[in-house]
Amino acid sequence: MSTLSRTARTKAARELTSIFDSKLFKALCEPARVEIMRFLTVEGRSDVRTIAENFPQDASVVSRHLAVLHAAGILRRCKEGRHVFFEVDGPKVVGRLEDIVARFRKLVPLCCPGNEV
Amino acid sequence: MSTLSRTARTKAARELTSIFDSKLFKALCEPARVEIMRFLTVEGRSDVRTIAENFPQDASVVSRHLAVLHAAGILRRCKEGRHVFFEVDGPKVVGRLEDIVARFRKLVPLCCPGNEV
DNA sequence: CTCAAGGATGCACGTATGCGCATGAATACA
DNA sequence: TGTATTCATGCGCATACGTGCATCCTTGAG
Repeated sequence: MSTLSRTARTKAARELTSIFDSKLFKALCEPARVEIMRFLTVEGRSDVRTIAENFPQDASVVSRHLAVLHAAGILRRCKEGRHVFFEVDGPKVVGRLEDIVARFRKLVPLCCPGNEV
Repeated sequence: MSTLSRTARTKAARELTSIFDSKLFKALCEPARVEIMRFLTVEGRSDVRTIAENFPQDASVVSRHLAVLHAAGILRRCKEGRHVFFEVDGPKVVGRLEDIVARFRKLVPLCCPGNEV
């Protein structure tokens, strides 16, 4: 175990919940949503109809997936007239993933003493 | 858009599926499993019974969650007599998260030209 | 002003999954 | 060798969620 006290370890580990219990992970769990991300990566900024035309699911389903990805901070949304355009916010996602890694790395000495990676 | 051809972008973006469609993310989606990770981080290597005693769920449920975390490569499992001990494989998780970030960062120039983070 | 198009939302359905209970397999102890 | 303990697994139940259909709201076109 670590040389830290139990209370210190408990306090530090409490951060695990805020690290992993995020909408980011839940959004990326669904394969259909990852496919939508892939489409937007290839095609770039696109409106809902264009995206939906490239998927077997109903347009309403795609609309819901886009809403989830947007709520998770993965996509940027821009309404222009009747059209709603979405695009992947790459730098933001990279930043959040880096933050997750950095925060989790600090907890490794707790769970795995002698492995301060 | 990128200066790469469509086929080149399509090929590169195909990696998104292998990056995010992993058991790692699915395992970390469930709050109960994250809580088990947190417990193991604080308490260190523990057997199933000890872990289950600290959670409201039935011991069988905890056993299943541990199996999922183990299958995802998050926990290390060690059987000693009747007892089965689990511990967080911190360095391994950090390595996989870093790999995810590194691979996704390479895709940012595709989805967000001019933002090579 | 009327109407069509894009997108979001309510509803119902099927599947997936977390959950608890009961049971079975493996192992230590008397 | 018989019994108790530890853990895993089969089963049924309840909830969450992805999906499709129908509908409503907003907005541009005529």
